[in-house]
Amino acid sequence: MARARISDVAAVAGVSVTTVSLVMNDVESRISQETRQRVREAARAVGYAPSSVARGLRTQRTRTVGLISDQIATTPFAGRMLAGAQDAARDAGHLVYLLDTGGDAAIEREAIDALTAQQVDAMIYACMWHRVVDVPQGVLPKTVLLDCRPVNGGYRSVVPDDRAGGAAAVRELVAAGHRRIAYLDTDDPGPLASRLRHEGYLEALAEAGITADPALHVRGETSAHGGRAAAEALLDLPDDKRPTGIFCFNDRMAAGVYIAAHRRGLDIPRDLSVVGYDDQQLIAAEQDPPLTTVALPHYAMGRWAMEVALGVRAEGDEDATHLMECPVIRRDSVGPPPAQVAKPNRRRASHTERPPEAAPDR
Amino acid sequence: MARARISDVAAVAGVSVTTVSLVMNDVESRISQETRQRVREAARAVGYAPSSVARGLRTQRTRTVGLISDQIATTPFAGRMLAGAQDAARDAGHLVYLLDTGGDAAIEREAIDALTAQQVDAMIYACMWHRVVDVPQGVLPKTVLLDCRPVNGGYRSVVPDDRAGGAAAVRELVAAGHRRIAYLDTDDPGPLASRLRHEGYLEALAEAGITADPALHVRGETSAHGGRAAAEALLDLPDDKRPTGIFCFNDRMAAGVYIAAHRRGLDIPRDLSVVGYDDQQLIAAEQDPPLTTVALPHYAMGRWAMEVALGVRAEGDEDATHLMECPVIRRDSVGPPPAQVAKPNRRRASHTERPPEAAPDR
DNA sequence: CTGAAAGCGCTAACAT
DNA sequence: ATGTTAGCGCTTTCAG
Repeated sequence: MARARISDVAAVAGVSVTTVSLVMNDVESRISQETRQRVREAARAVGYAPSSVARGLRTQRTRTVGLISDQIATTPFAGRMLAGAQDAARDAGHLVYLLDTGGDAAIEREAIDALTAQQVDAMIYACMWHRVVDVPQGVLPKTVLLDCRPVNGGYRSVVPDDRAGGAAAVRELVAAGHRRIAYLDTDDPGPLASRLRHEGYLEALAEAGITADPALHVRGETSAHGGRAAAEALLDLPDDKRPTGIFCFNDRMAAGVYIAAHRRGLDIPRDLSVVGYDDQQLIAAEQDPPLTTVALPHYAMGRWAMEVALGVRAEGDEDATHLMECPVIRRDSVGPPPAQVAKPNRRRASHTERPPEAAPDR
Repeated sequence: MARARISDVAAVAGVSVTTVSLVMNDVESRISQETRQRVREAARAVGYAPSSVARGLRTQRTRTVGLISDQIATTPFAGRMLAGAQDAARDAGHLVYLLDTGGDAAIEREAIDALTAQQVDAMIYACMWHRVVDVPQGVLPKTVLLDCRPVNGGYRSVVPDDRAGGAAAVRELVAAGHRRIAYLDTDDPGPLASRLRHEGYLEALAEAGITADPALHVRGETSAHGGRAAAEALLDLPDDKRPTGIFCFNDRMAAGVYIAAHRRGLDIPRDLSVVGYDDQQLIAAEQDPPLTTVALPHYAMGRWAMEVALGVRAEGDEDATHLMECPVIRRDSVGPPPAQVAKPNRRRASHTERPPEAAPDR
């Protein structure tokens, strides 16, 4: 059975197609209650659903949005962002095309062309990490950027407020009484997040009247392994220099700090406090003890981007970056600093070699 | 400037719209090389791109696919699956609509209606965990299921071969010489994976001539915490009963086994071998030592589903479930069993209480 | 080898 | 309060 058309409904209801169109689109004007009813029933009877394609051709508005992203595959954050965008689109009666380019410029071009051909009403250009991008030619002029900012302005964008997030993280430590606080940073200069969180770190230190010790700003590979290595170095510092609290660039690196601490018999948070960033469920919540961290507002950013792209949310400035707050998630990895710094084993830590005999249970 | 139409190109090239259409669509027939050239140039000159909407209305084929999923947000697997589907769609010149329902039936209905109105050429119904679903009314008859199977047949579907995967995992342990192998299962009976992996476990044991010990099939909450608790119980078994290898339902639980083992001073893989499942990058690869696990072929499944949905891959049977192989990823958590079972500390393990003083570095 | 014209299903200006 | 009708931009017969 072929799809019912508007004329079928009109015939069954004994009215014109105009009338059907009017009632299907809930146009306020005219049309008596009784007619409306009749049309509704006829539509149901023949199983009518308006064709978005025909409507799109006629109105030149398709009620679709294109979401172009560099990587959905490799990051656990993608989902929350998509979900936020998704939900906002649904609320506004729009459908979203998802286009993943893998960062490939040629594919990006193709994607933009396809979306243009499809006459999407809006576009969102999303990155999976907060960074600066050169927005490709051909995107709709009102495109909004998600989790990235345009290198030369010209677009509205939404990104996490990494500076404030970094400051908030460090304030957790300060509030618990810590004075020697390290920033275990990534060694990858790409993401803006690294620099911004560092600024936040310095800001929170300054407002607490603590002089930042450059020796406490260390870098490592962005992984548990890298975090562990950097933490070892920090824990090898002389007692009076050693940090009592460590703010980590992300949760993965914080997991490395846990490993380093536990291998030395240091208890978290009794002997060492740690704060992460990202609130990666699989990591932060599953640590022992659960990790206090700063959450990236991916869902909210996705929603925001979609709402302004669709004009649901009026955002005055055509060329402004919206900073989204990163809430701190308090769990159990922060406590007061030890009265006297716990004495770690002075032996050079070895990351690979393993002592010949098993240690007794703690 | 308004969008260029086919008639604009025709005017510039001095030909009819028919001719333009023919060359734009690479229709083999007629049209001299010279005319083609002229049309191409005209198209470029006016910046012409065919309207997919108009074409869709005319041809009744939109070159779009709807991908309905229960949850993209909460699982780190979603990305790979979407990427696979995505790539296959692009290869076939299709665009994909992503619709996340959050498992809500009303939203699911809406989604299906919207896709129907949009006249998508195909639909994929995806789950984020291998399970049995009751496919909702209204989906296209040739819809393909991704990572789930239909409760009453009637649809093609693709799921991971969890049985073979479970067997492969256990064979890793058997091949290393283990005889007392535990299966640390989830306590959630929902996913088919639990049952299937258990069957695989039993199968691998049987083929190695090992009698399965029911005491070695334990369950726990599906998390690192649950894995740790279950592992404690296993490690508390008397020496001659204790497993030397543990196959875990997933990587998260395996991470819990690591914690339990390390807290007792047990070295992996020297004192205990462990195999996970899922190959979650953030977990498996970052363990110390890196975890040997079984990968879920999400990308391949996504691709497969899209290819059969689009008819690119001819899959004879209209009503068959395709089993996708789960490759084992060898890392460093499996070794030969200890010559003599390492003696763990006999004291009852406590999961929350913490001894008053830090233990010395191992 | 090329063109004219019908029509996909809908909305909206204009009649009545 | 309701109906007629002209397109939206394209593909595709059917005629030359």
